[in-house]
Amino acid sequence: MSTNAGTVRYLEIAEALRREILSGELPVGAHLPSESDLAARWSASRGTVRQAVATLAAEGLIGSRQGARRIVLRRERRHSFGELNSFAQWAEGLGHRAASRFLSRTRRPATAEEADRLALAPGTEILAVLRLRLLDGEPTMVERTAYADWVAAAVEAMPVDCRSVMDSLSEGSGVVAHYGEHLIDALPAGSEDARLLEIRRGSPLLRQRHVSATATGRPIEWSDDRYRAGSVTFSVSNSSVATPLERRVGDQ
Amino acid sequence: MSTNAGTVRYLEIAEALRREILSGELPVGAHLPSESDLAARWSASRGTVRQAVATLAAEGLIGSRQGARRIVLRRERRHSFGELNSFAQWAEGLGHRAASRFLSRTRRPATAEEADRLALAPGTEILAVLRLRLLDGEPTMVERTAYADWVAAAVEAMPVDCRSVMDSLSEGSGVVAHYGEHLIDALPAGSEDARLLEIRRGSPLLRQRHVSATATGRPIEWSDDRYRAGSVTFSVSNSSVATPLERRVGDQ
DNA sequence: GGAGCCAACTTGTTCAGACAAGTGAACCCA
DNA sequence: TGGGTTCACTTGTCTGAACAAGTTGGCTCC
Repeated sequence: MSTNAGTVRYLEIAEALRREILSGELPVGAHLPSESDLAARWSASRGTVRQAVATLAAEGLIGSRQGARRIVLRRERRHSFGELNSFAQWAEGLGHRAASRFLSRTRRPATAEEADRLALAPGTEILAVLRLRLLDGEPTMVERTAYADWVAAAVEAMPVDCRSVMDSLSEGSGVVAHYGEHLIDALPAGSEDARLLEIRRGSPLLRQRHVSATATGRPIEWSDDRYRAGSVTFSVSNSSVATPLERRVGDQ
Repeated sequence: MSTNAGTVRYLEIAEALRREILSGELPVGAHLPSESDLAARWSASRGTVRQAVATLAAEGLIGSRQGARRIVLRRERRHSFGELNSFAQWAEGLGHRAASRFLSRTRRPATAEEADRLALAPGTEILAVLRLRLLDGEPTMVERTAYADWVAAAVEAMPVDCRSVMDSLSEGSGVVAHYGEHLIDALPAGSEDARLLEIRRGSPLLRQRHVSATATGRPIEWSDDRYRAGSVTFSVSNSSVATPLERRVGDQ
């Protein structure tokens, strides 16, 4: 996105407005200039301006109703897709030190759920990885990931203290994640969780299960990440026109 | 949305495509017809078709890359904003029985955080509500909500077993929620939580704190909802062009 | 002063056309 | 057979125009 912000007109306009909101020049509750104002100011068509404000609306920064001027809703930047999918990238963007270790990497046939999530034939051999993540030296998250067969070799070849598997996959094999789906719930720590995170068995954990897929929709990994309670919070904003979040009945 | 699906062209097209995906007629991984195909088939302009597919992309149902045909990513409906904001509406949409009781309703000055979240002057009197929610007769969620002063009277007047505060507010006072922000984390059950949910103290809870606001961005309520572990899962999908989910460092 | 109406303004929807940029498959050539 | 090139196709970006629909503030009238 930032690479195009200088050449693509609507991203340029969106970035300028975003800066005004983040800087406080357009405070929360303020009205944005009208579309025709912006169109004149940037000498762009109204369609291009609408695309710019639609971008900000999708980020949850502004809201709109037919007939009334757009208003500023929040004043917080949203993290990028890469930062959500990469623990290391996210932590470093916030100025924290991130470290991690592969505790085990073994090949085994996929379970029924893994095969389903990874869109593989039942019993296909996947790479199962157990990994401990540290934030500023503190054990923060236990990650259990199943990598699809076609990336298994690349992941096996990575060093034990590899900072970001997704970054390495992207650089080494050109495999880039474009889509993700996340399931978030809470559960008590099992004995392995407790030992690794240095907490008592049964302590609350925040679990984020997610599948990452390429631009063609091919699943890359299916992961079960368990965070120590209090270490992270997930945040999502929605509106009557865009509801990215969904609540489901228990699904263990 | 469904009210306009018959009259607004792009929603009509989006709804038809959504049905084809949900029914499996367009299976996961399949290519959508090209924009010009769809435009011809519906005798609409390409712009209108693009708005239709943008709707589905925002729902996470389809993905797209420049130059290549769009592909089907998932086959699940996304729930509406109302269903996310209203526990009762959500449960009933899934065929579950929802019940609830006000355990207490008291007026008191807002705490610093409540005043901030509700955009009120510090110390403004709010209505603090404690509520227990049952799903199919099982105690499932404890809700602690602070209602802004300007809706307090309406909420106080509601019956003790009111099914949905937001629905009643909408019908009685014309106050409708348009925007929401949600913070999701895990924490151990306190003694009050444990007693109400009939679990042991320290058991894992999934917490969803959220603020709801009107179409003009005016906050209505700030709520702390605690779900028994295993009873619900939150789900969110994202892509490199749209990232509604954000991860934050601990924030108790 | 208060209720209701109206007109200017603003966002929502739709159209038709144009060019840029990326994809994928057929094709050719070594 | 393998590798590169070309080309039709598809999505991305942008324009200018028109009308529909909802909001807001000011005005009139009582």
